Amino acid sequence: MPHPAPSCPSSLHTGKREDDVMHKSAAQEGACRTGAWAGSRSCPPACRNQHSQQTQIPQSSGTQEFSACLPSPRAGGGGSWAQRQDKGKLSAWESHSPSEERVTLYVTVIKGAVHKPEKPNGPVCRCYLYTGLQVPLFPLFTVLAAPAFSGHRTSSLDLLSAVLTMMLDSVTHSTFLPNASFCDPLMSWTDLFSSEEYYPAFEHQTAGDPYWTSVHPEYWTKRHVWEWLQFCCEQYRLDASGISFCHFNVSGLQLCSMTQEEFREAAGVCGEYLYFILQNIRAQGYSFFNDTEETKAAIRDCADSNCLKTSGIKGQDCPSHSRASLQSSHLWEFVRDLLLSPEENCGILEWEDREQGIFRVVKSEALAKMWGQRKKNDRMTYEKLSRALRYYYKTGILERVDRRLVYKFGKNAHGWQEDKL
DNA sequence: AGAAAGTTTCCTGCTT
DNA sequence: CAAGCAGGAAACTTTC
Repeated sequence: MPHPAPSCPSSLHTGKREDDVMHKSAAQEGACRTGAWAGSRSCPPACRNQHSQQTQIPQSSGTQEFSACLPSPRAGGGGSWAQRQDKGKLSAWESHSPSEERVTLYVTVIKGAVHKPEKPNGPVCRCYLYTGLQVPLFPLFTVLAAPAFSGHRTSSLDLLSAVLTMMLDSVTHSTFLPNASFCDPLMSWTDLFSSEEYYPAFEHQTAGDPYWTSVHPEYWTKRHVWEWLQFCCEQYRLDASGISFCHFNVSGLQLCSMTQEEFREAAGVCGEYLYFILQNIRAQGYSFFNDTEETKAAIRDCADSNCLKTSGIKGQDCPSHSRASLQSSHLWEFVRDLLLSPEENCGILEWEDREQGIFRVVKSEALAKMWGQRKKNDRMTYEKLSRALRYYYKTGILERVDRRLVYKFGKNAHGWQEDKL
């Protein structure tokens, strides 16, 4: 890809750019505040109640093996873990079985659900996972914490860790066969965490079972609908927290008969896009996806025409809304989100004065390493990172604190105040 | 294609 | 002396 000739960022030093930054930040802030985080509930009350009654999470799930960060190296059987941050909101974990037959699980944590428990006694962990190449798509499941389980957990991420522990133990103990083209690995999980009524077992995919893109939407199975939904969420970075997946537990024929209003009911603002995408597939076939840029533009137009300024798609212009998943694209947001996420922080940063927004870098090298991982830059150092932080003084994102390793959020930083989260 | 924004890299000088 | 801070300069990457 051709690259523009390097230009001297002279505006950095002129003051003009600072104004621009401030104005843009303010505009973005407004958009973010009303955005994707509002209302993470995605299952209807009846659905949640059912899970509330049925979900039984054993206490002996070994959650202590996880520290604040889920994929910390794990001692004992089951192999080692490595965390990856994939595109968008995807978080991925890899598990290496003792026999070195690699099993890869991709776990998508639906934003919002993990961000904040909706009720003190009932943090909702909604996630769906799909496994690499070896096993078919795993149906989305919903876990509502059992009261006894929620009592001693500090966050729903911990709950998720516990759930994943059991799931992945299931995998590493050969609940399914590595290298099999299909299998039936998930009954134990579904038995534990989901109900047949809401998450019926999919027909197992066989070698002859076509992928959803090779079938007209009207002939999609439920599996195809899920695959399509998953594809849309990832491809267009839809904020899945607003999608009621229960409503999409339908066949292709049923899906195609859903009205735009029903899509909106089922998926909020994302429903508009999903409806738009589906109608385009029905009209144009899968060539609709051929030109990604055109498709994106079309979807943007759809967004504009529907005045959906705070939707999930728009969210990609607003990285700060993805606080819980620490996907912030800007350094200061990354730092802020780290401060606000004890699960991820690992003592790297700590507040000196929470109300004033003063914080201290405790482990400078670890912070640089973490930032480097985020930016896929293994040469990142604290020296370079701190230079970037110092640029924020100009824009009012940070203010100087005349102490080593201590910074303070400035008037143009948002989202760090406790009462404004 | 080109501009803007946001770093990243390198540097010198200074402070703790 | 090492680590960190401050900030100039230029290069680089991504996004629009």
